[in-house]
Amino acid sequence: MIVADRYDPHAIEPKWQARWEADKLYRAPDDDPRPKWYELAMFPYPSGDLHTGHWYHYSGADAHARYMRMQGYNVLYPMGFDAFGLPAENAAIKHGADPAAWTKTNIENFRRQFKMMGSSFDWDREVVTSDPDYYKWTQWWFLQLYNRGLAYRAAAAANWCPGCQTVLANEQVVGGRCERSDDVVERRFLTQWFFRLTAYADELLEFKGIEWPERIRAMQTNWIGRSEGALLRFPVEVDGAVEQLAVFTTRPDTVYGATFMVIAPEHALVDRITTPGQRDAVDAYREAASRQTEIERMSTEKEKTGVFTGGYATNPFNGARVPIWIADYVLVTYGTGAIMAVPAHDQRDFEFATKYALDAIPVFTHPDVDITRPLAAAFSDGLAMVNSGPFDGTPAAEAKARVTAHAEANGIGEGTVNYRVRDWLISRQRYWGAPIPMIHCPEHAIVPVPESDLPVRLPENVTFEPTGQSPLTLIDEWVNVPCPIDGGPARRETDTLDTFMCSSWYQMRYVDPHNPERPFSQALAHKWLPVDQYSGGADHAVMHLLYTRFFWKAARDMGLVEGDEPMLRLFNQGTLLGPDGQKMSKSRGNVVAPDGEVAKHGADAFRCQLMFVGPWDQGGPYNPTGMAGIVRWLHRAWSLVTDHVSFVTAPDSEGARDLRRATHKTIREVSEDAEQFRFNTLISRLMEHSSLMQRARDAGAVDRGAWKEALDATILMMAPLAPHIAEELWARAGNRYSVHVAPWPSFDPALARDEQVEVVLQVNGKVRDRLLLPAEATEADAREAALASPRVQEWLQGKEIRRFIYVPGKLLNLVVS
RNA sequence: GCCGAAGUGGCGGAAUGGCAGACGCGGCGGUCUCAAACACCGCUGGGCUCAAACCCAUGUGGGUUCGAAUCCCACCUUCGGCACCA
Repeated sequence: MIVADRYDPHAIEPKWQARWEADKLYRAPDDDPRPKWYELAMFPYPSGDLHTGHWYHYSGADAHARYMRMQGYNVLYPMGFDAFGLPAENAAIKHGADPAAWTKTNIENFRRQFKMMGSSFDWDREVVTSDPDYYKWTQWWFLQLYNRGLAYRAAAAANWCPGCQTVLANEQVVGGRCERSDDVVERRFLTQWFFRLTAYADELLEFKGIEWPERIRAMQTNWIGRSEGALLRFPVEVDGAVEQLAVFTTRPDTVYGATFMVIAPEHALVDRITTPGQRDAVDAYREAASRQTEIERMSTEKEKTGVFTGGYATNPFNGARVPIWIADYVLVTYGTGAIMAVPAHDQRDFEFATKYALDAIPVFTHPDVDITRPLAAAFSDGLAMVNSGPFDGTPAAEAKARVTAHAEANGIGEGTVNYRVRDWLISRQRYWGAPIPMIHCPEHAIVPVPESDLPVRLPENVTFEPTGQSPLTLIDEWVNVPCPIDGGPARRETDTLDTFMCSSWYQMRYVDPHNPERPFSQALAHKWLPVDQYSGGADHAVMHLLYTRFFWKAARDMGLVEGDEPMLRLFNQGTLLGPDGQKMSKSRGNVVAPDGEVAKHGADAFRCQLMFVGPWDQGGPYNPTGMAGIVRWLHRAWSLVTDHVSFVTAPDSEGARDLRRATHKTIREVSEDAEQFRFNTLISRLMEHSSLMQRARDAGAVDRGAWKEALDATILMMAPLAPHIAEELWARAGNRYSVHVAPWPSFDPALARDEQVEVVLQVNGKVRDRLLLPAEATEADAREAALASPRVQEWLQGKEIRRFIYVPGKLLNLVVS
């Protein structure tokens, strides 16, 4: 132990990585009596290198997994690769690479870098979503959802990304642009495959029994956008017959104020109600609307425009004749694509009515509004109904219910709930994804591929020319198959599945990753699921994190998993910024390369420095010069083990008691920090304790027992964040391999308690003096000591003490006149 | 506009009703050294031209409280999300 060699991360890190791998130290056995803990970090898309953001995420997740392992849990902490997706295919288009080979190379690189960072994954459970053994089951899931009516094919307005040459789900459109390529998305009417996400919309709002950040829950809740209202039917005369124009409204109580109707330019009724005189204007408006991008059309700054169709509807409540307009502020994709416009009580309708000189009829009274005069703006709240026939005088609080009840009683409409969220569009016109296991037969329409024929393998030797159609359509020998029902000529579905489907169930596959018979066994699912702790970026709030909840609920209803939610606790790490406080990007030149930092200081130092930046959920700027402090600390910890210490045996000495108190306090605080992912303060407490130990050592002989306790505790508490140096020091301190399966140190509250406490003396809330009192001192003792303090006495001159406020062991406030 | 998070030294941050600025970086001074450092020690919010004492200070303005960075109200700023959703 006297070997005073210096801390050299490059000597010890590869050594222990090899040892851990050879020993399968981090394997999670299925047959283990300890309580289970499923720690999951979102798996990466394997592109290029593990970047600093990956390190930031996985350093924290790994530290928590290690902490739980030391707490005595049988920790399942797996890793895999979300390997289907566009970058591989784009590399194929650009450089002629084979997507499978390109992906394989990247995965190997990622795996190497994961090992270099000293992560504690159970690699025996690795899954790769582009592997046929995995996507066989992704296809299987599709068939199960199809069989349960949760997958269907339909024509709808879809988001088309011209850059990616495929449709996208709504969740993948951010501000009118493609989430991946940033191209402006176009709207196309296409027949596509969907998952019936809306079937679970209400349950997805519940978040039953899970601890997820408020931010994510709010984003999902807003995205789902539940609104209660009513569906009302307005009769319309079309070609001599009466049809119903259905509108969704959250304000059925304003129906008497409906002075016109607005339907989306794409609404199916437009052609049939347009009168010959309005035909040219309507056609021109529709043409113009169709040419707009989603971004242009979504702009709220834009002045509202529209055209009268010449058609009229009848208000079913009062028989009023109501003109029907088309306008692009009404979206064909929401509600029924048609609204009743109530200018008096809806600002958008008010603006439209003002522009086109349409009437506004107030149907509520309002204390601040004179409704007998023309309105300056719409007002949404009111006191009681007015201008509403038999409903006049109805208080606002009862208005909606009464109007809705009337509609239902008369067959005019009914109360309903509408959602902003739409079904999940899952088909993609791309190659590098799991083929949708369906066959189109001229005789039998759509026929599922029999489960025994799975997987439907991706063909090789494909030409990757972006045509707007899946490259699979060009491969005749793949496309042409016999119909599973009658063996007649049929064609495969050529679209592939959205890669978010692969990641919707991967946490299930980890529990039984090599099962050739089923996606996973019930027994193992029951043992390991759900995930106890999940971590990943908040950018997946309404994509992956919503989809996997939907998927789980469907799986639950199939009897495959138990419980209502897939991940009990979620933690979102923040975004690590460049040293300049800006988002890291090549163009800004502020990218921190992990390999460089590791080459300079080692993986342990880099991990610690990343976690020392600030609270993990907050992210923040990376400080490369701050690395010096971490490196200094690691050297100090090293020297505590390797430098000479003079020992005595004096367990009752003040020095021994002080050291033990510091050790036990540190254990208490570090444990709390580890539970709550507060790695920055965890490190600062360990730094403080290392410095204290060093001072104790340099001050003279220390008690052998107290020193050994302090040293072992320090090494154990370093292990989650700095696994290599901890393992090395653990061995050098004469302990048994491995520190990473050693029990986390426990603290003794009696030993952590202070013998003396410093009590702050305040006069009228201002600090005037401090006292050192025995920990067991009473309030009376504190008062007596305070009154004896000369400093306090000065401030009491000529004053009368009115009150004493005493916070035991902390503070005494004297309130004076 | 709506929803969410946040504003504290030169910098990252700590303290969530009780000593504001832990820990670290940077800076200043010193020790060791031929010289240095990833070594060690000390100082480091502002004012009062040393110090002590005192005063001021946690985005701004009010309030609650014996006591507020922390709770409440109003406002300003920044970041993230949604955005004509009827």
